[in-house]
Amino acid sequence: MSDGTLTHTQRALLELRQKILNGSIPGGTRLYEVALAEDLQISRTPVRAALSQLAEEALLERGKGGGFVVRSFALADVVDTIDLRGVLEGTAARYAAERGVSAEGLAGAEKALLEIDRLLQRETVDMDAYSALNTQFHAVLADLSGSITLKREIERITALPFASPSAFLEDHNRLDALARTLGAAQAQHRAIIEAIAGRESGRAEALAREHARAARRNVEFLLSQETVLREGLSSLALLTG
Amino acid sequence: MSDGTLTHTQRALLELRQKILNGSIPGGTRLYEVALAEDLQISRTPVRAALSQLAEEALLERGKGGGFVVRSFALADVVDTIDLRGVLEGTAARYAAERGVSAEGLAGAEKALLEIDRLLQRETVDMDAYSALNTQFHAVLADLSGSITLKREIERITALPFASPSAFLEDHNRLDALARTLGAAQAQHRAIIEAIAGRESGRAEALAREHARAARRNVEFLLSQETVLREGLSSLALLTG
DNA sequence: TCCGCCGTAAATGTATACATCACGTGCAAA
DNA sequence: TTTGCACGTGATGTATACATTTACGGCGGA
Repeated sequence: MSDGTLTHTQRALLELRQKILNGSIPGGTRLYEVALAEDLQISRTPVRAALSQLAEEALLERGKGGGFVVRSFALADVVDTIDLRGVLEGTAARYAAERGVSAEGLAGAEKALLEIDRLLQRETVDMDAYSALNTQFHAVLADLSGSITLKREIERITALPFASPSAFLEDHNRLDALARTLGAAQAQHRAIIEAIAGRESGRAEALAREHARAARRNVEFLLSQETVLREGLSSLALLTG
Repeated sequence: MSDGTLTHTQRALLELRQKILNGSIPGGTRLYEVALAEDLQISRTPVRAALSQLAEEALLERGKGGGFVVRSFALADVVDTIDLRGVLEGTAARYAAERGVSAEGLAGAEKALLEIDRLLQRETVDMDAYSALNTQFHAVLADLSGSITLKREIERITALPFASPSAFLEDHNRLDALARTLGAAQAQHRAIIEAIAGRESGRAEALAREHARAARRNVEFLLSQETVLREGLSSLALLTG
């Protein structure tokens, strides 16, 4: 199993997660073990295992008398969740500033910033690479907080596709606007780290909150476009309503 | 099953949760399905089901190659988690103030406050009843936020025994100090609702944060006592270190 | 001595048969 | 017509046998 093979549970987990995230299985749908087992050509046992893991990821919720239901996310939930990420990352930044960070921690953050800089200097930005670096920077920020509980909750929120710090980036169709967005985001990144290094806790918290707010504006802009243009928004495929 | 009977899964869930919370199974312990199944006199299937639910509750974490490990909570984690509850409840209070609450919502909060008042007027306070009402008030507050995501995260954090709004109340040994604590808490409750009703979002957020801070002080006080006096702290039984 | 291979044991992964529960449906009686 | 019960269907709950994986230790050879 250390080779390319996956366990049936893992395969079921991947397939079901994919189907939920891309909207193939809409919110509110009740998932039946037998049907899924037949569909995936496996027995009920690994299906159950996969379902319970998806419940841990907050993509499913347990129904009344057993069973699982796909969670519904309305537009308001998306906005609230992004704001919640801002609150949590703001708290992480504040903790980092208040409690102080190690030289290595700060160096890790600076390194991430420099790598993003290097990427943004290019003519055309490799969005996959940017997403990875951006996600990494946010992970470092959560680490700098020094709070395991907080880091875990940030990871949890961030696992939702529309609340990820790198959500919606590939959905941009106007490249000039995207370039400006990325440049502004990077400026905020740098300011947050600067505030942390300078022990300016209030500024660090406010900046991190505002940084998430930019992501929120991005969503609201994308959703304000014509219906046709919204079709391909991969991060929002699981929305209901 | 709607009668007094529980499924084996439910029984296993209750017993395991209890053992983790009271420290019978210390943090870091790996749980083996076969051993637990023999211990509980059931098969592995319901044991697995119970374990995955405990993982959802954040009491267990999944090990590397499958399997579950009891989560370890250090003192610093407890304090951080209580503060995080303050941050989240503060956000809930701020949202409620910013967005406004319905008349019914406000009435529900006032009703909870009055019931707590009535309880506190008595000579000796029924702590179980107080805990229930206090928990209910905090649930109402989370509701007033109008954010499903936020409410869910508050519920999640609050499910940890040491981060519950009613944690440590029964652990108090000095009754006069306890009475003062409860009175002060109720004053904060009232101020929070007053701020929400008056749309004072900044005040509402700060008050809710400070309200959790009082819980944090309470923990720190209890833990500063002699070792002998700390033995019975039921909410802290699962601490490691 | 050290490295690597193989075998064994103990763990999780999986399939399947059966038990039990929940809910709807239809019939019968008031 | 309405109410309530009985029953069937389809779902989850449970036990168990077997498969597969992994970790570890001993043994052999370099």
